[in-house]
Amino acid sequence: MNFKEFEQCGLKRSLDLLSGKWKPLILHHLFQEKEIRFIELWRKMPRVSKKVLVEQLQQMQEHHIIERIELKGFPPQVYYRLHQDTEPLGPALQILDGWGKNR
Amino acid sequence: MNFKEFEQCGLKRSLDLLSGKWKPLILHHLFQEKEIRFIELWRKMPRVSKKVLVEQLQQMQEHHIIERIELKGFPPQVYYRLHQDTEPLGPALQILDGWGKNR
DNA sequence: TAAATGGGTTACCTGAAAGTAAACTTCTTT
DNA sequence: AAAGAAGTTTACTTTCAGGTAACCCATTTA
Repeated sequence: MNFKEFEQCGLKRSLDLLSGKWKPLILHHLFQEKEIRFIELWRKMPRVSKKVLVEQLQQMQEHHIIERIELKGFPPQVYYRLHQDTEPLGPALQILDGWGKNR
Repeated sequence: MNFKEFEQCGLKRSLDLLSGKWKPLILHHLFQEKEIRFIELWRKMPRVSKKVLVEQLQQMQEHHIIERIELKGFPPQVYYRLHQDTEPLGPALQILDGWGKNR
């Protein structure tokens, strides 16, 4: 295998995009709740700083894994939801979730 | 979500175990070839040092993702193959591989 | 008027993962 | 006896994801 093939390995790419300290949990919540407010999400993960949570969310947006919806008004309201492209992952993530519980 | 729930998230656990700089590629090869010799695997990933490859393989053994088979004789022959527990991941990893190719 | 709110920034720090380079061991081949 | 092969190991360095703590902004409410 050469470097090109390395770069093209879809599995590598997927796992890179989905892993990270908090991304699996974010996914977990978004698959459950469809749409969630920033502050709610933050409260569900008490051990993350806002900064880190924001970073993870921004990266996931860039990679089209989630969408950010900002509503006018006060106090600010920002919702996050899964990007449409991420839906096909549902079955895969469910298998992984089950598998991960037994170790 | 409390910390306990965080620790119990199967998806998080799975992704932790499967990701890493070289693990997805190792999986990729083992799903293709069933059984592969250390040196062969190493040659297919020219940009890893042996040390790092050994480390990744050892971790994957500890986590029962792969098995190590050592044959008597000289030169040493060590084969790696998927652990039986890993087989149910096949479909999930295939979905991820496909998904990852489009980004 | 000052405190609280939601959704972030800014600046700086740290530890663990991964990298490099070399050596080790045991046997075979030349 | 010298060199090479397979599979590690050892010692040291580098990188960067994630961590902490404090601050910003515009409004509302007490």
